[in-house]
Amino acid sequence: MELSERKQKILAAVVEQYIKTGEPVGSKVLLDSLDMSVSSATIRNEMSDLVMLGYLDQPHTSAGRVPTHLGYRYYVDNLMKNGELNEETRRLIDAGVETSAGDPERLLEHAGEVLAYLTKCAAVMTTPAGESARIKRVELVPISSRTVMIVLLTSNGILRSKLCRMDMGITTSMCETFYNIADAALIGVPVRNITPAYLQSLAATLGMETLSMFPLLSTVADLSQSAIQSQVMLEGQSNLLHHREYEGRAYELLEFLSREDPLEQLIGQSRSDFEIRIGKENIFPQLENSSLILAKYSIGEDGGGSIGIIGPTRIDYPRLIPSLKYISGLISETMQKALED
Amino acid sequence: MELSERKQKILAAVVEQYIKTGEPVGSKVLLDSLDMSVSSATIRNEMSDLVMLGYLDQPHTSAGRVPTHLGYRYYVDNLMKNGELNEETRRLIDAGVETSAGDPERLLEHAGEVLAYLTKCAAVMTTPAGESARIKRVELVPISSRTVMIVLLTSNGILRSKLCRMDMGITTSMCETFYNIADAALIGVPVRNITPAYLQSLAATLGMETLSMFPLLSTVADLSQSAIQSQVMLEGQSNLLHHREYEGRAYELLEFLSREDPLEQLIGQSRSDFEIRIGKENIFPQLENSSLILAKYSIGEDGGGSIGIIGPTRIDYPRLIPSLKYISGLISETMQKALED
DNA sequence: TTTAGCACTCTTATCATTCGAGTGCTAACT
DNA sequence: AGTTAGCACTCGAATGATAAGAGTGCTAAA
Repeated sequence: MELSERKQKILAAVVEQYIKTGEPVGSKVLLDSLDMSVSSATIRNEMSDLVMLGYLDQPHTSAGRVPTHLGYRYYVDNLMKNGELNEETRRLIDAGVETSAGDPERLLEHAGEVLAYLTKCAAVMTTPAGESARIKRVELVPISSRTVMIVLLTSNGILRSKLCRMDMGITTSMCETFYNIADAALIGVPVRNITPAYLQSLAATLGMETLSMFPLLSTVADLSQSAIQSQVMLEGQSNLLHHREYEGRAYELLEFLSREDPLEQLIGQSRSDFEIRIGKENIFPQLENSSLILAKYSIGEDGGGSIGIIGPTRIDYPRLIPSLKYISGLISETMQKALED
Repeated sequence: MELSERKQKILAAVVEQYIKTGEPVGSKVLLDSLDMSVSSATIRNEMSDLVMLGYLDQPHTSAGRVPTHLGYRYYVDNLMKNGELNEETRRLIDAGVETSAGDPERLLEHAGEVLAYLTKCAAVMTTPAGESARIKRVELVPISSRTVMIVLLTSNGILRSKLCRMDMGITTSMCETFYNIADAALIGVPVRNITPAYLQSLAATLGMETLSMFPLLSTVADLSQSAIQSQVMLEGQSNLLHHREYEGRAYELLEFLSREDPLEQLIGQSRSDFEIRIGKENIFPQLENSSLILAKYSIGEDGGGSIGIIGPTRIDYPRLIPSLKYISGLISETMQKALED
């Protein structure tokens, strides 16, 4: 849909004004902020058209105009000029991220905190996905006579552990057997291949002696399972309460955000490196008044995850997008540096 | 402060009625729920006394009465009869906790979820404190030519890991040296003893060869540090938004809860096994309209942590306390079972 | 000491009124 | 054909008056 230059100018002005004030914007206010040499009546006509086209909405007949999600979309795609990342912000981000290079999860957590602080929105992060990760190491740690802790480490640095309780006492020979099996049939195997079916076939090959191994092996499968699933983290939920648009309606959103499954789904849908989903563009009805901005960070060829912000549709896109892009880039860089060499 | 039996009866009735409805309770309503053979005027007189004594408050001259934090306190200490844990609730708790016996953190998380669901409040949990824990195992896992992951396991089952980046390449001899040091001077040492000072003295004893070990050792110190600190977890924050008393005021509380440090402090203060802090009894002003109910769970002699709920002062104490006690008992039991033998 | 009765207080809901921001339309103008 | 001034109109927000209702405190009698 092509818009005349003047309509574009007006639409941009409405969006920007509304982002700034949160009040429906009328033709008079626009006159000031636009320094065009036209009258308010002309602007009214143009705005009326924009309403027809679906880019603007008016809460009631005698109110100013408010952008629809289509309006925001047009603005974001065609009109918006991304702001510069100011020096102070950059420093803040650097400081937040650099402190915790050693631990991916902590790194993400800190990045989320900074992001939430900067944007006054909620930040979501996913831990690096282990899609193509392989098992790097499996350790057995005796805890008591009948309990061992199994520790699993994957090639992309994910560490998972779980207790496993055995029916009989744990012997060194059992451990040896287990390590043998592990060396032969677990180490180096892609995590996603470690399925119950795989274990079945393993048991068949190895015969009787694996019987006592079964609890251990199935624990390994559990761990593999949980290593694949990238966890979702959330920071700064309470920031959302500051925004007028959620007044009284905050519960639905916060409740939605507090459940991991839908959140995972939400973020998992994304395929591109950078994505903005505005209001009703989101599939989940709980987000129909919110915008999601997602950026991917990457580690090496295959690995990576996402970091993003969730806030009202009336969010300061031009200011926040550069921050998010910078932060995701920095995460990629930092994680890469830690892992590769 | 001794109260006449009738005053006690009235106080109890006011508290219970207010818990049920959230409306200031007047003398008439009390008449019904009290089936005493007195008139409303008598009750009014008594209530007037209770206001003088500080147990009740009235929002304005012609409103009913509302319990003060002293009123709740008197009720909780002297008047309340704990309810029975109903069968369905017990089953729900059992189901929530049993599913994840293998992993202490996950166990707590699930317990918190169930608790939040049952109480419609926020649930807080701390991971088992490692006060007297010892280092059980230290592992070096090469990640790349210059990066190793160090994994620390303590006697109470806490697992921590961190990447450590070295200036020079990692050799097998370095690893051997490290393991030797670890065996000699780390394994079995109480975690809280692993301080920078301890490492200094270690370096002095071992001489030059430890120089290259220093990054590794100080990472071990970091990990020990973080193993000591029991983490605080939070579930069901969004539940709080349901309560009228937080309407419009929710931000302060949620913001407070989202910060780990004060939360840790809050829970750390507790010394007894079971504790109730009502409204202004809390030190933090953000909690002056909230109640905290905390129960300790224990593992063995020394270890343990807390689980509790945070909600409005107008909380259904008699119903929720049994649930909390049951859940904390179950956590103790389950964790114990997993670790000991 | 208790109680009935009653005047009084304060909140809440409702409704009419007003005010003002902003619109849409029309007719005139360039 | 597009633009503009002018004006009637709409709708929400604010204001204020009024009424209803809940609950109290006090007084005088039982």
